[in-house]
Amino acid sequence: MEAYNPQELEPRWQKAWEDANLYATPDPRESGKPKKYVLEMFPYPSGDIHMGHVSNYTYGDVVARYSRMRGFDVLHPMGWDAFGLPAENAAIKHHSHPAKWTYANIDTQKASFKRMGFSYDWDRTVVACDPEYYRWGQWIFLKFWERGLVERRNSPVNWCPDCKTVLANEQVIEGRCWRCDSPVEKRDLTQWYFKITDYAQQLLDDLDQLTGWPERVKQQQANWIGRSEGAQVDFTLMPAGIQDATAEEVAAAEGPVITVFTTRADTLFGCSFFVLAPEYAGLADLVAGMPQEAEVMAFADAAKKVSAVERAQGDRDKHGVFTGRYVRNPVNGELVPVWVADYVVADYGTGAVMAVPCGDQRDFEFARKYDLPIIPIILPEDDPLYPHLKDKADRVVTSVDWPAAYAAEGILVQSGPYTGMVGGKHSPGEEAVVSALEAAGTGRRTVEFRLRDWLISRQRYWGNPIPAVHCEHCGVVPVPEDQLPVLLPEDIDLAAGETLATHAGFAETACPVCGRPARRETDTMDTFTCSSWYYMRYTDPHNDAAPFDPAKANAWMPVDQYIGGIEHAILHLLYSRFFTKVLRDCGMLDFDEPFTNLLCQGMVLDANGEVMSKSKGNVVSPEEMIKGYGTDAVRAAMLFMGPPDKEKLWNEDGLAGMYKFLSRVWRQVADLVGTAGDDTFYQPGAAPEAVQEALDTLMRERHRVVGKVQADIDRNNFNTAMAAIMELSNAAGAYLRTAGPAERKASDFSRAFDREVAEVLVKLLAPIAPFMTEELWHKVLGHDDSVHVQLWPDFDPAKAAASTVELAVQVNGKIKARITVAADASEDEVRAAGLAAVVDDLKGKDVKKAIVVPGRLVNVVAK
RNA sequence: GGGGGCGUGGCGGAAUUGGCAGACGCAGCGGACUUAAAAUCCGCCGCCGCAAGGUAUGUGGGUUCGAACCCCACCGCCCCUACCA
Repeated sequence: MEAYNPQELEPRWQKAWEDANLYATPDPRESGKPKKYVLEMFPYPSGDIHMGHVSNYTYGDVVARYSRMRGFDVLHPMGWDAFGLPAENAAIKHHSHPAKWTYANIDTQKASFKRMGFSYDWDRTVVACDPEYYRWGQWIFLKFWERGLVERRNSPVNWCPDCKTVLANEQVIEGRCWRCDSPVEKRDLTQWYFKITDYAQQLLDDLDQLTGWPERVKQQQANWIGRSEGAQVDFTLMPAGIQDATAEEVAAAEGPVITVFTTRADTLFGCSFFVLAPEYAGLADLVAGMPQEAEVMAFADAAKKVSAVERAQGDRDKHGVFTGRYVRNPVNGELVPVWVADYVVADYGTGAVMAVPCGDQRDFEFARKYDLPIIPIILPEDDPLYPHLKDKADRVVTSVDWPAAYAAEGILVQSGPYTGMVGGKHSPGEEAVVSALEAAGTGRRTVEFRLRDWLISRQRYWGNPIPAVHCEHCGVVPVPEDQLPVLLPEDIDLAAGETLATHAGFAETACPVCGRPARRETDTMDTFTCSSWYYMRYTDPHNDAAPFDPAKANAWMPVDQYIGGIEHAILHLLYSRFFTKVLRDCGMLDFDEPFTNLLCQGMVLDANGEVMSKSKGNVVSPEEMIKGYGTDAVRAAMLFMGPPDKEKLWNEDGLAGMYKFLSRVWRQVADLVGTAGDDTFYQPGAAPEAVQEALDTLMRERHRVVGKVQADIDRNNFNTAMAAIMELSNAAGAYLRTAGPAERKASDFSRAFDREVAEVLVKLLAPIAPFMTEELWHKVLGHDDSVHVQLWPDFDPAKAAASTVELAVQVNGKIKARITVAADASEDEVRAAGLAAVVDDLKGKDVKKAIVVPGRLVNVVAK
């Protein structure tokens, strides 16, 4: 047997598998086998692959290969998320076309994936910038439009000055662009939206279905959707100068309604001021002609210019200015001064809030700063003020000097008819106030979501064109289905600053409704629209009549195991869930959620726990690692490094150790099989005692380890699966050592069993180290077909059990002795043996009881 | 501020979810083979102790026959989110 030489055998098998089309996808509707759709998030073709790709795709490949061996029909495809800004930037830099850069990188990555031995069905590749794919993205856009889920509207949006495009809310991280980290600006622009908020409740509710998702991802999505139950309360804007009016005049005054959203309607009696966001739409009208007009408008303009980054990082100091106007509080008719302040966000609720400084910390800080009253209307019972205000329905204390607001549950005081009730979020007090408001017509129960509609238009070339036409006569109209795809023009000089909007020819078109000259929409769609449905296209990638055949999609979907980075906890995963629900409502899918089980892999860091980056010069190249140790060792080392969802500190020592382990298995398999001549079966008792014992141990390990590896891979515990395989190898080593070649050859005890162990070892490693095991399977074990089409080895739990077990004997929880008992000994026998083993420790003590934990220990309780 | 998670040898990590803490590996130490080295193989390897033994899962309490695991408080670290009314 030759030495293990991955550099020689790996490329050879890579080619053989490709020639044999070994990983072609079967059709589960024909085979009758259960299906398993194993999917890893498709990569962005930014260059060659890095260690993060190695880890992510190795996990997926192990699951896919293992699932095939377990008898599943497996769909395991790969493609590229190929639209996006980096390609455009590269094109500008190199005076080239984004497609050139993109496809060159795809070729590079594809070659690397093949070298990694990933078992993809390359016939099902989806490339997002291919018109054969993106035309169906446009088609889906039209379906959304038909269903009223597409909207074009003007509002303040996030603008990245560096990427020169708008961004979705989800793409702004701490006030910065998710891609280039530039501070994001607010601009008023007319943009295209997908109305994901129509699905907010479903997206929240259906999280409960996702039992195979990490809790933290579900929690993040729930927080992002941000459901909040509360009430709208109508305040009436009073005519200017109302502050000089009598109480009767105030009560009779009329004016427009300004509605606020609140979760604490119970605190309405403590409302001492009222705040509008600087962006509040009616602000200019509200202060028009007032002495404060100039000051207010100047303040609002300045506040709007404060960047999101400053807001996120700044000192949180709140600023505001009085408008000179008042609103009337619907519960008590009081006049409440209206302020404008920068701590109220424009696009949540109504952009106006009632301020209750005694119950809300933000309002409290603002009141302190501008010397506004802090009316105590809710107190804990142990508050020193409570005895004084208890049962006082009318206001006797107008302001307090607290250190902070009291936001928790408490007893309402100075609150008219609600005095004495329990107040707080979802409290009886809140219920009562909202009911009264509803009866009076000045308020209503409502639910607010934090989730905003998905802004999908981008002012960039390298994306999927929005299929719409602007016609002077017909308005904005969709491009008819039979005119799809709207193709990206290839002749564009991005380096010269050309865009779709300035491109000669692209925008010129005829209105599909009236036929008159019209202008084509020149925005493209967010790349996240491409990644929101690619996994469905894989089920039917060559369909030229529809994005996919629903029958095929429903046969393969949902994805059984999805694997990717945690950075998509909100973005991609939320959008994909949204797309799935809409396509379901279009009648194209018969399930609610696209991804049944989700594995979020942890980052691969360098040996010091630092993120790998070019600037730090600590990037580990997969190619170098493969050159040194072979693909199989790289894959196995990655799996063995730790739990897949945790961070992994890559160090080459571990890789070298794995190479040694694979080499040892290589030799062991040859050693074992070198003695296997005929089909003589293992005969208990036929071997000399020591050999027999080693053989018995090995046989138990063979069964135990198969069960363990299976259970571990089923739970994605690849690291412990790897450890278990090492244990089997260690047992095989001990056996081979005990029974030397001559001894084993001469005896009739176990040649068939030697071979069985060799095959089990090879099969257990096959999903992890596909190349080496294939070589062994053919060259050493003498098979003609591939190890990767074999069934997973069986195991018998009964054969994994030893005839005797060692138990610990504790006295009062401390281990004092060990006993060996028959595995099938009764509880009484075990108890007796345990007590006998610790008689010395029990001298002078009174035995209360002895607890027997079968297979584990005996604990004697004694005083 | 809100939410989630984590804390175990020199290191990566195990512990079937309340039952012998440290599996498996890396590093280290000792040995065999070798003229020598590499490779390979064997043994040791939490801490204190010559040993018997004691003591150990961030700290302090609690529940339990029994706690790395459950509860309370504290300390430390990581991630997400953020003036969301």
